Amino acid sequence: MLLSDQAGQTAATKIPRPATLRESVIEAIQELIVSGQLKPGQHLVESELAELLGVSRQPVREALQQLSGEGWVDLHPGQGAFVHVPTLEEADQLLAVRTLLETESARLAAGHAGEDGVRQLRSLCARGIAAVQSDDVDSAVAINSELHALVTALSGNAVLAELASQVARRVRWYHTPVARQRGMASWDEHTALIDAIEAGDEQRAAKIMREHTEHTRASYMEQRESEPVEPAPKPVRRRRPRTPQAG
Amino acid sequence: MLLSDQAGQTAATKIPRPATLRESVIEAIQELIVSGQLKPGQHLVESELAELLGVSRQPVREALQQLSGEGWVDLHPGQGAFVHVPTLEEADQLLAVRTLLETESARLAAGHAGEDGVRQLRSLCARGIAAVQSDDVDSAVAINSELHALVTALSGNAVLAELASQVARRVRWYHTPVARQRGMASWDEHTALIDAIEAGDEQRAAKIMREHTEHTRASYMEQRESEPVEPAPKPVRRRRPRTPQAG
DNA sequence: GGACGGTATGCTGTAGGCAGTCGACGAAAA
DNA sequence: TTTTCGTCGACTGCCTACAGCATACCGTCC
Repeated sequence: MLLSDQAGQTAATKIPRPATLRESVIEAIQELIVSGQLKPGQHLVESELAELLGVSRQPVREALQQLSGEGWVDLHPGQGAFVHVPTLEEADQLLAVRTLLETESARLAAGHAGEDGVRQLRSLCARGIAAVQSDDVDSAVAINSELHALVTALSGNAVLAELASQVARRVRWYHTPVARQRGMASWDEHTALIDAIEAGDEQRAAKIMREHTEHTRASYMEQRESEPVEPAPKPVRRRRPRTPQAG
Repeated sequence: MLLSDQAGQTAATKIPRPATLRESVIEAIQELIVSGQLKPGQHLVESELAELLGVSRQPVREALQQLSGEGWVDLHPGQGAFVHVPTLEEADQLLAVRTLLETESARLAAGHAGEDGVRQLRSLCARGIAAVQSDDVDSAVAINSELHALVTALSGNAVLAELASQVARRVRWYHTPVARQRGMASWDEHTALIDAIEAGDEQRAAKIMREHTEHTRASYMEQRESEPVEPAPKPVRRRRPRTPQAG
């Protein structure tokens, strides 16, 4: 028996190699942004982040550039990186794009997904419902993302899945704070969606997904409209008060 | 009159600052890939590119990472960067995604575009037709891209436009070699599309755009099916023959 | 009192350098 | 002859250092 054959059967074919610093830094900064420790519009000084994370500036720079490509930070040449300021308009547009991509994914998934795929969907859905029932919002949001990602994967269009994944990551940033609101209704829709996919009914799957994501969008917009967004001072390079610590 | 007011009226509000080396390198490498000087699967050695472009490794590294995010190169941790190998299947999927994004853009554009937008569209279309008639394929392809980009911009959804632009750039890589085939028919469809947008007929605009991009896709697939794709040796790190130049 | 120019400071952009790691090649063993 | 292990070379990933620049501060002039 060849090793490759054996490896193909195990779940973890790749040993968890110590990721590059760059990847670790990317995740760390994402976490800092999502958790609110880095506020929208804030100037991200490379050297400070480097010191904070215990690495040099190089991996930080590379991480910031990748995060810029994914819409997390804005890069102003010669000035540096600033945490992206999410506007209501942009969130609306982003959620509209998500609706578009995921609706198409659902349609394709209904045509492509096999028994195995449906089984995985059901499993995820069950876990999601359990999470909601035990009021575990973080898990519910995570499983929600997994479920949507799986639908796009089952579409059979890798490019579409990749794009949808990119959009979903950004959506999640906006979505997490308001996720508590939707709760159980969302998972009823998931169940109906899986039914449609299993039945191979492309029209119905697409319709359900469209309405589902539109519900999320409406829910988000509703919640955001109520809270007044502070005008957010123009993203200006912060200047450290001159040597405040050295007496 | 304030300076800012005056600047807002001019076309070029920003003086052409010397772009960062990273951006220049990105464009240079893209050009090298599109033009075929860098072949699919080829190992891109940072130091070689740096020397070739006359810069240090750092901007090259950053450029490669951004290009990786856009699908031009594949980054294998610890091994380096390789020019992405476009497969027939991936091209099909990419073109399908483009159809999706641009169809929606056309629909929205029909609802949003004003007189000014339509005027710009007509202008571009005229230039495109002129290019085709004078057999200037390069210009025709470029103007084609501009036209599609303008339609997405007129959709009023910046996120959608940005995504469509990303996809279009990749499509252009696949598309350029086979663009000669479609010629004039493509521009008749453009004209019909603009008519629909001007009339504000969302359904018709969407329908025309869908058929238009599907035509392009069919044309591409047809042409590619005929040419046998060489198996492309697995992307392995090239080993430089030991000191070949030092005589 | 307000505008303007000089100066200082800290940040970004880029270059150079070092250690770790991966792949290829070659010798030795089965 | 085929397989396995050791060695070598080259490249990547990361750190450090330096130059240029943009901004903020502050004194001076109108």
